[in-house]
Amino acid sequence: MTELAPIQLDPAFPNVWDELQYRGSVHVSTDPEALRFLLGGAPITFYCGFDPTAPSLHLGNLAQLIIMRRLQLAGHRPLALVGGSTGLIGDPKPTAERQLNDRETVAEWVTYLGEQMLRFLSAEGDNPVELVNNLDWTAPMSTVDFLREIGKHFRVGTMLRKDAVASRMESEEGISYAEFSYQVLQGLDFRELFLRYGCIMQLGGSDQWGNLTAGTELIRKAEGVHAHALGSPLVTDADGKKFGKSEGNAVWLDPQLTTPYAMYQFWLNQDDAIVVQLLKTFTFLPSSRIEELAQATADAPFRREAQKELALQATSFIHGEPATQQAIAASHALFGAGDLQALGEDTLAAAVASLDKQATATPDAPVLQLLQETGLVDSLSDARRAIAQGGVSVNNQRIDDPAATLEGRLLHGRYAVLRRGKKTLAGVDAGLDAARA
RNA sequence: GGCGAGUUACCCAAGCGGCCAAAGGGAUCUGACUGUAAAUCAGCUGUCAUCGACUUCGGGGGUUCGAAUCCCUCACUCGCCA
Repeated sequence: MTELAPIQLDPAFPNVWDELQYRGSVHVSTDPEALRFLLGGAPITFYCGFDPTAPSLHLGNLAQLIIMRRLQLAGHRPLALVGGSTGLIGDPKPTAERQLNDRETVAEWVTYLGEQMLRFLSAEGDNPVELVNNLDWTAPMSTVDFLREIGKHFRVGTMLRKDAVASRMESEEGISYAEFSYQVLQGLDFRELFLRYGCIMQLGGSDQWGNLTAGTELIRKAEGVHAHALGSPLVTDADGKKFGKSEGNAVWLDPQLTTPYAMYQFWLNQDDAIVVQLLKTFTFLPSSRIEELAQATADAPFRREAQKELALQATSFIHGEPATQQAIAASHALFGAGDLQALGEDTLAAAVASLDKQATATPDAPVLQLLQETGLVDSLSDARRAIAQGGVSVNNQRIDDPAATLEGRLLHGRYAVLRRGKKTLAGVDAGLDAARA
């Protein structure tokens, strides 16, 4: 039950298209019947791109990467594109104009994203992944060439009707010419990859639909070929809010930014209402196993079997099994019976170290201050509020005195687990060697 | 280029000389109830702090005993006209 699922397709589906349907990975597509035929046949080349808007990909991107991997497992050849040029312009968000990042930063992120993508796709066999960067063909192109060869194929009326543009036109903020042109750039990419690699399909989130079809239309007009696009549903949490990356609480694929422990906890805490969908989207578990887990959730929701399985499978896919096992061990230790006293020093030290909020301290450091240093609260005022509300504990003992210190509360003479609320934890090491601060 | 409207805390949005650290809603966070779930109910949500003090309402400058509120100016956004 807690075995790692092999990275493979579900044999229950002879055609990968049907598996994608089962997993709810197709929201819109250019032509379902043609795609089913295409994907069930000889290997094709397809691509999916990510813009460097951050130093790491996040869970929303992972959904695409997993679809790419499934297609690759079916024998098709993936091109992993990083948006070295499009990242300099910015895909229009429905709400607001993007802030431009400087070129050096974007270039740096391009390398990070590239490395990251390669970790999730296979470089082996007849259809190894290939990494491409759209800056390579965009940078040398002159403005006149761009307008004549590409711009001439685009109708402004059509461009204005794309959702991303239309919603911005209606908003107070409007839209800059740069972001308005984004769809043209993405269309250009698809055509370029078609010409260079014979790439005939592009994947993306359904919010990218306008950009995806910009490419298929350009290829049709300029090359007379019908290329395809597949828009996958945006993964949302139970409230319908975007999953993986929103303000503040992004879950990153880079373990430096989101520790495996935090990642594991993230999956473990998913609602019953969406856990089955998440299993379909983010794991390689066969449908038979997913149906079992769906039943388990219905029958005995309090056991949270589906969440546990999801957390294990997804975290392992991202960070590998050893890191995941450590995260599980830490979770058991920190959320176990609550008796941290009983833990051996090694186990405790590892659990404390795995938390993504950390601080070192002297053995008599005030709790108030540690709350802030660990990032558990934003300010001392916030820390006072949290304590006043009864939401702070040290080693599972509630703190109600704002002036409390670590004195007499350390485990094994040097560790403390700070908890805010039920599940926000930070580790404190007050060991002598670490206490210089 | 001309005219008009606008820029308030995480988001939406009131306020239009003192009673404004700034209504209301959403969202986050905390507590209760639970299953490290959801829903529900309650509380909190500028900073520092013992009363209390201090910094906020696009930027800068001014008027006034006193400004988010009035004036000038700059920036940005939207609309209409050229």
